[in-house]
Amino acid sequence: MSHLIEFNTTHNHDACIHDALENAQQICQEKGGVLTDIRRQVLELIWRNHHPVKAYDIIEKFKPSERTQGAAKPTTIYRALEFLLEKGLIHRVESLNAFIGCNNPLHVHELLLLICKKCENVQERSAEIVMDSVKTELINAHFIAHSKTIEIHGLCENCIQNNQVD
Amino acid sequence: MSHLIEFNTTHNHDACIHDALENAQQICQEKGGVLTDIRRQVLELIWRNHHPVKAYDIIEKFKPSERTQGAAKPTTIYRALEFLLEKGLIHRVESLNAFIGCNNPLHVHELLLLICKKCENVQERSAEIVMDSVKTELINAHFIAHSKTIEIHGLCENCIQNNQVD
DNA sequence: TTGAGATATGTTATATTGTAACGAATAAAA
DNA sequence: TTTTATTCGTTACAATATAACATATCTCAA
Repeated sequence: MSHLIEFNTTHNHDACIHDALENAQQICQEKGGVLTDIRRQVLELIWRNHHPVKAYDIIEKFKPSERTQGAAKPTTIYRALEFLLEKGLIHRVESLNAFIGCNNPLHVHELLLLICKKCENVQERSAEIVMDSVKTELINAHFIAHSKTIEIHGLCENCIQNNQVD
Repeated sequence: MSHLIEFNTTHNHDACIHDALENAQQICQEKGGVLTDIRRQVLELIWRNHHPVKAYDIIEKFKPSERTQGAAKPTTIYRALEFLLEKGLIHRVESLNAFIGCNNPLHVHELLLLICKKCENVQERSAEIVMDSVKTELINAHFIAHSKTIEIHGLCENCIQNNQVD
C-alpha cells in the first residue's frame, strides 16, 4: 500500500516541502524562469499540506515584506499562481477553484485527482489505464484534446478505515 | 458518424429544446419537483444552443414577469440552477463555471464532456470505456467516489475539418 | 376550513473569485 | 549604457456565488 504512505502518520511533510522547493529550483533553471521570493512563498503556502488551497487564503497568509507593507494584493498572488501553473509546479483544482502542489513536476504528465471530502487531502495519480481509455474515447469522438481535467470527489482509504472504526 | 449529426447543419435544434422540456416535465413528475415558470425559462435559456451558459448570462437574458419588474436577481437564477442540477436536467461545467443541458436526463449516467474551444459546442458522452477504467483506478486507490468530473478541452471534429479547409 | 408544514420566491446585502490597465523597478542583453 | 524583457506595485473593477430573512403559495390532515 505504498500509495498510502504519503498521507499516513509516518508521512514526513517537511520532506515534501523540501522536495517541492528543490524541484521548483531545478525547473526554473531548465525552463528559464526565476523563482522569486513571492513565487517561492506562494509555493510554500500551497505546500503547507496536501489540501487544495484557495487564492484568497494565500493572500491572507502571505507575509508582507519590507516594501509590500500590508497584505499581498490579489494581482500579486494570481500572478505567482499563473507562473507556478505554467511551470507545472502546481495544479488548479477546477471543481474547487483552488490549487494544489504537483507531486512530480519534473515529469510532464496527465493526471487524475482524488479529493477526499473528509480529510481534504488530494491524491494525484497518473492513472495510465484511465488516460489510455480517454485517448481511445477521443479517437472515437474525433476530438483533439488540449487539456484534460479529471477530478473525483469522495472518501480516501484512510478516512474509509477511520469511519469503520468510529 | 452518428455522433456528429447533433451539431452539423442538419441539426434541428428546436427538437432538442422540445425534448429537453418534455424530459423536464417527465422528471418532475417522477421525482416530485415542480417545473415552475422560472425553472422552465432558465432551462430554455440553457438550451438555446449547445454552448456552456454562464449564470450571469442567464440573469441578463431572463425575461422579467409582471411581478418581477427589472432583471432577475442572482439568487433567483442560482436557485433555479440548483433545482435543475439536482434533477439531473443540467450539468455544471466546472472548468468554465458554466452550465449545459443534459442530453439524457431520464437515464442516470456518468459522463465526460468534450468542450470545443473553437465553436464552443459541448458534447456529452457516456464513455463507458473511460468510466470502467476509472472504476478500476478507484479500486486500486481504495477510494470511494461520490462524484466524477471529466472535462476535456480541445477541438471537435467539425472544427478540425473546417480548419483543414481554411 | 383552517392551520401547520413544506415549498417556492422576493429582497437586500455581502462574500468570494478573478482581471484590466498602467506605471515603476529591476535584471539581462546588446 | 541604452535597450528590452521581466517582475512587481497600485488602483480599480468585473465576474461568480451565497447568506439571511421576509413573503407567498400549496398541500393535506385535523
